[in-house]
Amino acid sequence: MNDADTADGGPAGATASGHQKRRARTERVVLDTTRELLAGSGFGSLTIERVAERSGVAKSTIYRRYRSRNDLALAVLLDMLGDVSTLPYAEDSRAELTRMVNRTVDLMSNSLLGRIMQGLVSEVAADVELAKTYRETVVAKRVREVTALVDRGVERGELREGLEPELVTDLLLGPIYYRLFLSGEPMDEGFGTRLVSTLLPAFTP
Amino acid sequence: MNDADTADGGPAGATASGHQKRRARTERVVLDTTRELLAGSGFGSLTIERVAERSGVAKSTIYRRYRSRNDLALAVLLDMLGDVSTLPYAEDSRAELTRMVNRTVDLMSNSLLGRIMQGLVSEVAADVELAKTYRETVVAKRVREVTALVDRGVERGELREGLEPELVTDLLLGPIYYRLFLSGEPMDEGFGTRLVSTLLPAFTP
Amino acid sequence: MNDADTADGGPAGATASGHQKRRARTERVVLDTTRELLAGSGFGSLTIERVAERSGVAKSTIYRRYRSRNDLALAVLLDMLGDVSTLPYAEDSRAELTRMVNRTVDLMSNSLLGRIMQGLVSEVAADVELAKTYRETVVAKRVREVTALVDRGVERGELREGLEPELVTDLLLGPIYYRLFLSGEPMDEGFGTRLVSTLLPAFTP
Amino acid sequence: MNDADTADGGPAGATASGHQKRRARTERVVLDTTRELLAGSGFGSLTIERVAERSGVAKSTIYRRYRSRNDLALAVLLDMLGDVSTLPYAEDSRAELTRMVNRTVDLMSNSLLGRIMQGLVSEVAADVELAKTYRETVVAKRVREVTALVDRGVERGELREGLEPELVTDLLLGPIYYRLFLSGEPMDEGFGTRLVSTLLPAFTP
DNA sequence: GACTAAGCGAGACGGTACGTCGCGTCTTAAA
DNA sequence: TTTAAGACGCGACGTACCGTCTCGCTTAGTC
Repeated sequence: MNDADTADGGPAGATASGHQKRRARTERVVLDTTRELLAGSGFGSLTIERVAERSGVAKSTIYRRYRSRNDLALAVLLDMLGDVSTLPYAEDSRAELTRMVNRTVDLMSNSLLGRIMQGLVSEVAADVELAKTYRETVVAKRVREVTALVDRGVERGELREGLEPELVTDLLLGPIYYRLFLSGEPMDEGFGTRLVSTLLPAFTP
Repeated sequence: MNDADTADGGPAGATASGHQKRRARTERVVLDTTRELLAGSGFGSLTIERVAERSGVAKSTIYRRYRSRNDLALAVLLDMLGDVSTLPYAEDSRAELTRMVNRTVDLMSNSLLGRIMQGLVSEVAADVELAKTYRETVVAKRVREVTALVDRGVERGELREGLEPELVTDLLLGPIYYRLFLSGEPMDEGFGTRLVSTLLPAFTP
Repeated sequence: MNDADTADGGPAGATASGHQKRRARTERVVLDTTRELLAGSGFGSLTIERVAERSGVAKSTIYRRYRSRNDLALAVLLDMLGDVSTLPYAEDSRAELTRMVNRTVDLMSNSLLGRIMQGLVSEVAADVELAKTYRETVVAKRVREVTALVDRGVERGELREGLEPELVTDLLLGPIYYRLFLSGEPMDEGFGTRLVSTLLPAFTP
Repeated sequence: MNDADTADGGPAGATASGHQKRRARTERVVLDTTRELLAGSGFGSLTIERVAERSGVAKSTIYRRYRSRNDLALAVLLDMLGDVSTLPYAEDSRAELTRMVNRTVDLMSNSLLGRIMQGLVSEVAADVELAKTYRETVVAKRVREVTALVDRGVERGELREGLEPELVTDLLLGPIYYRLFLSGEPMDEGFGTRLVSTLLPAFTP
């Protein structure tokens, strides 16, 4: 079949057969409809049946792409995260950390992403396949960002050496998700800032 | 409904009628069966139908007590946590923190509780009722423990003043749950110890 | 124990223990409540559960007397029919027949009895026990009345000899129940009168 | 619902798509199984659950077609009546009437139809929808037959003018159903013949 | 004037069937 | 080739009543 299927950005654009356009259009409609449903009544009432009905795409077509509603929801999540870039570059490490944390706090408390995460977390935690995908894309990306941030800080002499990037990520994001998932404590910008302020002594030389 | 029922501390308290004994026995059987099912094939295949079948308790009886499988799972969780006491008293704050964190790490990675949490977290995050119950029992308890721990530390001069107990709790538990739910990074005793070691400078004067 | 309990018709009437008063009171309450329910939402929603709830009589007490809701409904029916006397005496046979038919038409179309009959007819038709009771009380009574009516008519020379009372009963009542149960054609006084007028030539010498 | 479905005699009628074939096959299996169950243990133990189990057709599929067990039973009844034609043509009116009555007596006392009618009559009497269907198909058909029979009789000078077809139908069928439902008197061929003999003077000029 | 036993209320329970929802598979016909 | 349409088997849902059972309280009439 067509290997270029997923990487069709090439110059030989003529290969983009009509079938593929159709595919792409269908995919967009499905993802958008799913996003609307998630925004509307939450993850609990996300149903392949409903997505099919509202989008006009046949159920069987959806199943051809996504093996389950979790798969579909994860696709939406990744689709949304595709737009997100954390860009934490700033004058000093405290600013970078604050920016990164506040960015995440904002995403999780004010956008649809928070609700999706709440609905999806159990599936990610339990479903091995989903977990793998999530880790390879989202988690790994975050760790890379933090690694870069730490490296810059160390270079500048603002952060101490020997910090494990994974542990630092845990400390930066763990509290946010803990509030989002379990404690229910409110999250605002003040929270992010206090979090970094409290943590900083643990990271400085 | 039966206020006099539970608050029968009065002199005529011996009235623990046969109905209540039966209730209690039934409840035990249901909780135990549910626990077994959760241990066996995970939260995803927890089904009221199956609990009924295996326990010999009728479906209707189960529904009389628990409004949904989430409610039931939460009951099991609380039932299990009932046995757990964190008792973090130790010679110094570092030891207390380490003990507390390692205790939680152990619970979450080696006992059934971890799997239950993974399966339940989405429901707790999404269902208002469930969330309320969870917070009022589990979360609040943890915050109380941390508050006491911090107070002791401050008194001894080992911890700095002005620490928010909620934030400290976030920092102690957030990383653990982040690994349990999302990052999938392994957790062992070393992890807990490193976590506390890294954090400690953030808490000391 | 008291064997006379059920067969207390004996002369030693003093055995009518106070317990029986209680029984009687309970029975009245149950029958009345059942009647109300039947009048309210029809036979389909007659439920022992509801009778118990509304009457304040315990379910177990009801079951002690009536083995099923059909039994109960039949009891109500017989209780109501107890009040009914057809008294068809009149100056001539036509008048007697008309009176009897119109009386039945009225009962079936304007009182609660019609609805009860509609709801109960399937049970009477199918349940052997119920059928037996119904026939021995209601049907037999009707046949007796018709027999007397026919005898009088023959004596007066108004009706021909050789009429089978059962067949005459069929012809008088069959059309009424056929409309009540199946055809749904309206029934008013005119119907009864026309019915008798049409039938009369079949009965006269 | 599906008018085009049954009345597809049009020129493009070849469109009996595979879906419809499947539907039809399923419908047959369901109706047959239901008929067997009714024959076996009577209307009281007719259960959608059992029909599904024995027929291999899923419960949901059955519910897609029939809203209740009554609906289903009625469908069976109509299905069976579809085969029945009363064809009362004969040399004279007495013969026609006798043939019609005996035919009905036979159906009701010797075939499954009698039992089904016994079980269904309460539902037909009480459920407005069911009643409508029953009347528009079965009752109306009977009245049409009787109307034709009466017209022929009047033309031949064998029956008097002014007979209401509805009333005549009541008189012919009412007694049969009265015995079937309530009185429990036995029905044989003699019964039908006597019935007509008794009635005839009421219909002749 | 306390005692005894029938009648009763309360209600927990195991069970059956209900009617609904969504799943994931499959077949067909049109684009 | 891909899709829309949709029938289908399936499994679980949560509900409503069923009929049974056990438990103590009430309530007469008896001793």
